[in-house]
Amino acid sequence: MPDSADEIARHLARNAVEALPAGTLERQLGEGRPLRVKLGIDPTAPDIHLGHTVVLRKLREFQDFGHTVVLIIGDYTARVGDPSGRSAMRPLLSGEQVDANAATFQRQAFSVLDPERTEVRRNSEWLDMAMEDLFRLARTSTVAQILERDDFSKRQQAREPISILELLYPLLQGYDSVEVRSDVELGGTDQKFNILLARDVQQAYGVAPQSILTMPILPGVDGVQRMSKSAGNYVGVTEPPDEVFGKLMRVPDAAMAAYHELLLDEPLDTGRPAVESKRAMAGALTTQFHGPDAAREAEEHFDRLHVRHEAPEEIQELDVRPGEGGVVHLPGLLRDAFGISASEGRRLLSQGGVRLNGEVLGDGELDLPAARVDGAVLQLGKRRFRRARIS
RNA sequence: GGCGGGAUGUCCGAGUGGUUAAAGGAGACCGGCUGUAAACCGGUUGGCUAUGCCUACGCAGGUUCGAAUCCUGCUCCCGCCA
Repeated sequence: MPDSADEIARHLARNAVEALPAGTLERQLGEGRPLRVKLGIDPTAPDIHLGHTVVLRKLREFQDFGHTVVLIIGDYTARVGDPSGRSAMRPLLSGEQVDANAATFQRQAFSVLDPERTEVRRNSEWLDMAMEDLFRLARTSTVAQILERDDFSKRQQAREPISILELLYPLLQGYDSVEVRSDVELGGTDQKFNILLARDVQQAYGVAPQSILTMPILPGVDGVQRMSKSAGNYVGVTEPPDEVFGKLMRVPDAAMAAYHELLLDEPLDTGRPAVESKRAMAGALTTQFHGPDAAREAEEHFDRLHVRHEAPEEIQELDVRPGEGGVVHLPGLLRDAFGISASEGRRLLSQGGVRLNGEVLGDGELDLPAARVDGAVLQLGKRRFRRARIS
């Protein structure tokens, strides 16, 4: 392990996009005291996904060098909604929802962080402030300064609405840094503006300004957009092993390098066949969150379903009630089995997307005798299965 | 406060009285090819036991044989002026 401040700084800044202001982190490390490293997360969605873990893993490295992580659960700011990278206003969340999310979030963050060296704070502790205090905070920056931010100026140009509440958001986040006396703040590159602005806010309150470290944004499993719950391209850390493994196998090759560097801390071996690297990566990450046994089973499950194209070991059962004359109406069956509409079921039937015991069903026969359906495996597309049981 | 522009399906976006369940694109889904990758090709994409019926173009009314399209009121958004 490196020991000089410079070496440690270089180690910690590995994979980071920027460490600002230049040389500051080195100087701070040189002081030899445990640094307070801040990360703020708004619990707008309940689950932590791999995208979050990029920054969490970096925090963990700080911890391993003896520094303290201050994890701020933005239970108060979540009600404002960070407009970063957004082209529209976020919907407001209810207090209860935020609370529930915050609890899960915190628990999940410890799948990466060391609880012994983590201080968890909620920003409702200090942001629920008097109007007078808000005035003081609001004076620390100007409209022009805030509008500098990329997404604000874009929205401004596109004539899209920006609420004053949103304008206030960066200041609130900055005030968190004042309260927790952060020495360093981490965030994705999309957070650069907010984190930098926090320095100004800290100085306005007579607190030493933090240094900042921005991390690359992990692409989602679509390989295009950033990983996020709303884009539906995420892998949650609490998802079942089969899901984790399966989703990771779907990551496009182009995103593999990013996944290797940011999640496994190793460069992608370009000489190795892509499938092999992908399998290894899916296995390693599944192991990280579920252990080696679960990872092995997940891989086995994957092979069974997708390489050998067999039905899974366990298939969820579905109670079927036959209609008049003991026939089962297929569109209705598909609706009950897979949560699609009956009309959609008809379309899929006509496209050959539905199988019964491995046999493709045509759209010629929409009704089947109950006896033929009982105990049979109904398959939709390549990976959705149900076993029918006549009740 | 005054004037003007706008709101269309998951999203973007065409459509200004009649084959318009609504062009086109994106996304998603099914199929083909494959490595459940990408790219590519074909198809589908409101609901409904369905040669038909119902619901849909911000909301509520109205005109008309017929309205996403015309009229009135309302809500929300954007811009300009003050």
